[in-house]
This record gives sequence, structure tokens and C-alpha cells, in this order.
Amino acid sequence: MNLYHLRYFLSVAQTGSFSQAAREMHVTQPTVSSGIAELEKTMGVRLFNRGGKRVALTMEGRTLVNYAMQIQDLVEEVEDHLQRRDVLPGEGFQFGAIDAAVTYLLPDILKDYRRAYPSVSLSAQVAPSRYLVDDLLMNRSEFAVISLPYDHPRVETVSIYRDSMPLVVGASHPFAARERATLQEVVQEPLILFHTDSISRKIVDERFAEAGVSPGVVMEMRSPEAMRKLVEVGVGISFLPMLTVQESLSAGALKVVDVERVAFSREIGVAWRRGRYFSAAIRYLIEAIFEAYQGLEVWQEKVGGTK
Amino acid sequence: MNLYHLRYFLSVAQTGSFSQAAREMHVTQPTVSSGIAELEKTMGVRLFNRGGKRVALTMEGRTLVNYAMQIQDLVEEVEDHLQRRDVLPGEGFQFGAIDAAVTYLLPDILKDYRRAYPSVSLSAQVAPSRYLVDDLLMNRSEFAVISLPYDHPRVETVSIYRDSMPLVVGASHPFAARERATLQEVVQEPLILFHTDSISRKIVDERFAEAGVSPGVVMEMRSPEAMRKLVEVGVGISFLPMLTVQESLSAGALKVVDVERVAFSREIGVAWRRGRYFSAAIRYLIEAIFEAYQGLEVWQEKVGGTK
DNA sequence: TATTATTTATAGATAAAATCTATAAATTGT
DNA sequence: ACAATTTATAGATTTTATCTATAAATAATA
Repeated sequence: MNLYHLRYFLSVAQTGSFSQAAREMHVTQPTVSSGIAELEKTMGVRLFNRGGKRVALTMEGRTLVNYAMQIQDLVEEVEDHLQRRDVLPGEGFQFGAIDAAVTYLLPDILKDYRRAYPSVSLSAQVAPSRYLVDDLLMNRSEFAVISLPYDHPRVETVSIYRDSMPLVVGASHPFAARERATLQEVVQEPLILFHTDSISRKIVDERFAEAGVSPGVVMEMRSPEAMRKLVEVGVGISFLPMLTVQESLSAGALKVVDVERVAFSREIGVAWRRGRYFSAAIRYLIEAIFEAYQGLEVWQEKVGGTK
Repeated sequence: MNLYHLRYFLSVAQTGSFSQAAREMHVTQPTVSSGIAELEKTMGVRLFNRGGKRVALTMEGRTLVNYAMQIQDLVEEVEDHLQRRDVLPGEGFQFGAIDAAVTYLLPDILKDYRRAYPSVSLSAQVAPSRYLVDDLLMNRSEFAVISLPYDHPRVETVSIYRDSMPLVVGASHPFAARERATLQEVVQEPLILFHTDSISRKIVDERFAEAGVSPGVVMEMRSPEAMRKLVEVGVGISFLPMLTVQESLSAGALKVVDVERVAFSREIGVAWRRGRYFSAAIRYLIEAIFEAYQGLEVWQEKVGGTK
């Protein structure tokens, strides 16, 4: 049985005539005849009684009408649905984001998004960048907002935000009173840095290596929020993303100290599995992110205008 | 879109792999690939994200899963349904029957039938035979219980019951005291006969013509019950089916009088449009009628063993 | 009752499609 | 880097859906 069988069948049932149904379906009468004959054969029952001016449904035919109409309705509905890219209530998707992104960059965008797609349920996976990329590669997330640079042959990235990572010290730290410090001075201090598998840490390490100095690390962590707290209470000093410390700075709990001739910064960007297809509801969110910050043009260039 | 597209699609969605789905469906992998590709093309959306060890549904894919499963369920259900010849609640059919049949021959059979097919709604059309045959020819009734003989090139009939049509007179009629009467005597009396378009009337007329006499008709009617009443109160005498008058005879309201050398009788039988297909639920009722009276063998011979 | 018009069924040819084999391209895991 | 496994593609083959032409049956009309 196939869908065209049902189309023919319903048309015959409605018109009461094979010939007329053929006209409606824009096929020839023998086509309808053999279609119905085949349907009757596979079902093992007669669907019409022929012989009169009009053909008449058998009881089995009437039963089939009920089902065929339901099936046809569903088919039409799903075609409509997918073509207009509606989203079913309860449908949703998962994306990844680093802590700083969900905390500082995305909240307003996500709020707007709920207005545009109220029935889409979002699931944000918060973790360090490398775990998020694993999810991308395994098709577990649609996209991710991660720290850049991230070099992987099957992952594409576009930067959306450059976040400086200044040296921050507690308000009571000796540096707090000064305008600037040298790198040599910094490495004498107890440093709290990101864990070695983090991108931000990699950036910091590279700069230290370039300058030919090695830091006196006292703690390694994954959570920027925790690090901020530790710096505030004076356990050590740290290079922390501006996004993370902004509030503490204006509250006076932390101070920024320039480090001579060295500028730390990391980029935050959107990453996705190369060649990935984006549903309308997902693309909308991604593009909202680019619009709010930057990168829309680069993205469109990489992914292509409409497709 | 066709049903096999949906089968492939669901199998891929479940297994997360084109190759594995192909194995399950007993087709080759390129078949599944092009099937999905075609589905995606007609729907205008990507259904899977490829590239990993497993493929992953897009949002649109997840939407389609819902619909495809519903559609497949309906298809399976209707195939099951028709093949086991179940009857949907509320389904039913129409048949015709003359007054005498519904009143005297069918009640017990219909009662049994309701036990066998409780969910089938029956609609009995009661009318004189010729109208019932019209319904048969127009496919408005599945079969009819009518007076025989009925000769029509597209109607087949099988007799189920021979009903004598004796001369009946009111209890107070002069004939009531006698055992018999001659046809010549009868035509002198006021006669109440069936309408000229009825088969019973045709039988009576033929016998009169054979005997070379013409009756003195005072009334023509279509309702045997009304005729019985009129004979009972002495408006006239009549040839009435035994079925109709049996009760009045045992109650003493009517008397049967033999007419010398002439026996009136009509047959009652089942009629249907030649070549007609009978659904199981209908065939059951027809065969119950034949079993209760007679004609099962003749019927089976005409319609064929199982088909 | 014969005739004309209209119906569904059938047979054979044709066009369309689904499926297969073989192979390429890409990706994963060792 | 290599072996194994994945999906995609190209072309051949088989299946099947459809068409044209025609027959058979029926209904309407003269």
C-alpha cells in the first residue's frame, strides 16, 4: 500500500466513480482502476461494489475511508509543518556555553529568544570549552559558545567578543595602590590560574613563555567565579576575564593592575561542527548572538546565505 | 513522499545509522541514503545531521518522528483491521425486506445477529419488492428479502420460504361455515387484493386469467396487515399470505376456505445484485437466513464457496 | 428493442522510480 | 598514519506506476 493508493481510493469514494476520480487526480481511468484493484488485493477485501452508474463502498471500504482520511490529514499536516518550519510544543535543542557566556553574554538574548520561540525548550550545557567541543563532535549539542582560539579540523568558529583578562588583585593587596606592575613582580606573587586544560590558561602560559618567566602558581581551578572570590579574600592574584570581575571592580572588592607591555585577552566565539545543518529555530538564536555582539557577516559567509 | 520513505526514516532515527537501518529494512545502504535524501528534498529541511559515528536527528527530524510514528500506526491498524474483517463500532449496512419478512421471518434471526455482531448497526428498509429491487440496483441496499419470482437480468434470487395464500374470510362470512368454494363463487364476492404492482397480486391475477375468470375487486392495497383487518370486519374477502393471517386464524377472527383445484402461494426469497461482493458481516446475516429456512446450498453454489 | 453513450476492466507499451552494484569520500578508532 | 566503517554518488537493472488502445458491461435514449 502506498499513499497514492489512498488518494485514489478517497477520491473514488467521494465521487462514486472511477472515471471522475481519475479526472480529479489528473491521471487516466485505468490508472485508478488498477490502483484500487491493487489496494483491494493487498487488503484482501473488496472496497467498492461496481456495476451501477456509481460505485458504492463496501463495509470494508467505509472502514478504510476513516483510516485513509486520518492518514491523509497527518501527511498534510506534517508537510505543512515542516515547510513552514513551525516548532512543535515541547521540541527543543541543546547547546553548550562556557560559564562566562551564560552568565554575562547570553541572558538578554535568551530572554528575547523565549519571546520569539516560546514553545522551544532550550537546554544549555555549561562546561569548559573542550568538553563542549566533544558534545559538538558527537552531535549532542547544536552549537556552543566557547573560548577561542580552538583549532580542530571539524569545528568552525567565529569570534563574537574580545574579553580582556587583566591582572586583578584584592582591594587590600599591595599592588592595589599602584597603577602598574611588571611581569617580574607578578611572578613573585602567589598566582591563581585556570586549570591547564583551559584555553584562557593556555593564553596566559604563552605570554609568560614569550617573556621568559615562569609563574609561581599556587592554585589551579576551572571556575572563574571561585577564582574571583579567592582573589577578593587575598589568597592570591589572578588574570581573570573582565566579564567575570566587572561587578567586583565597581563594588571595590577588586582592583585592576596594568602589567607593563603585556596585554592578556581571550576571545569568546560560537563554534559548531563543520557542515552542520541548522534548523530555523536554532539559526535564529545563533544569529541573535552574532547580532548582539559581532561576527554576523563572517558567520553568513561561512554557512551560506540561506542554506 | 511515500510510506517506504517513512519506514526508512524511522529506522534510521531509531538506529542512528543509515547502514544499520538498511540491514533492518533488508535493502542496501544507498537505497536508504537516497530515500532519506529524497524525503529531505521534498520536505525542504534536513532531517539528520551526518558526520559522526551515528547520525543525529535535527529538530525537524524530531518533529517528523512524531508524525511518522502516528502514520505508521494507523497504516498497521487498518491493515490488521481489514484483514481480520473486524467491524468498526458504528459501521453498519442497509438491507431491504418486505413487510411479511421483517414481521414474521426475520425477528429471531436479527436477534441472534445482534449477539454475533453487536457493534454493527442494521438498517432495514421495508417496502414492496419492486422498490427494494431498485435499491439493490442502485447499490443502496446490500441485499433484500422480497417476494418471488422476480425476473431481472442483474438480480439473482434464492427462495427461502414458500408461503401459501389461502382464501380468507371473516368469521361471520357465509363461506366461513363451508369447507371449500369454487373460483366462480369467489369472483362474485367483494375482493380485497394487493395493489397491481405487487408480486402477490400478479400471482393471483395469473391464476384468475388461467381459469378464465375476472375478479370483482373492491379494494386494492399495499399493506397486508390493513387487508387482514378489513377482511376481519367483513368488508370483503381476500387471498392473503398465511404468515400474515396465522394469528387471526387461531384467534378465530378469520377462516380459511379451500378453493377447488386452485392453490395460491407465493415464495419469499433473498435477492441481490448479480456479481455483488459481500462483506463478512453481511454474508453472516444472509447465511443465517438461509440456514433458518432453506436455500443455503443454492446460495453457496451461486455465490461461491468462500469468495 | 436496438442504439448510443458511458462505465469499469484488461493487455501491452512506455515512462518513472526504486533498488542494486561498484566505488568514492569522509570519519573514527587503533 | 592505517585499517575499518561510515555516508554519498554514478550508472545499470529491475520493478512499478502510468498511459494508450480496446473490450466488456451497463445505463440511457430513440
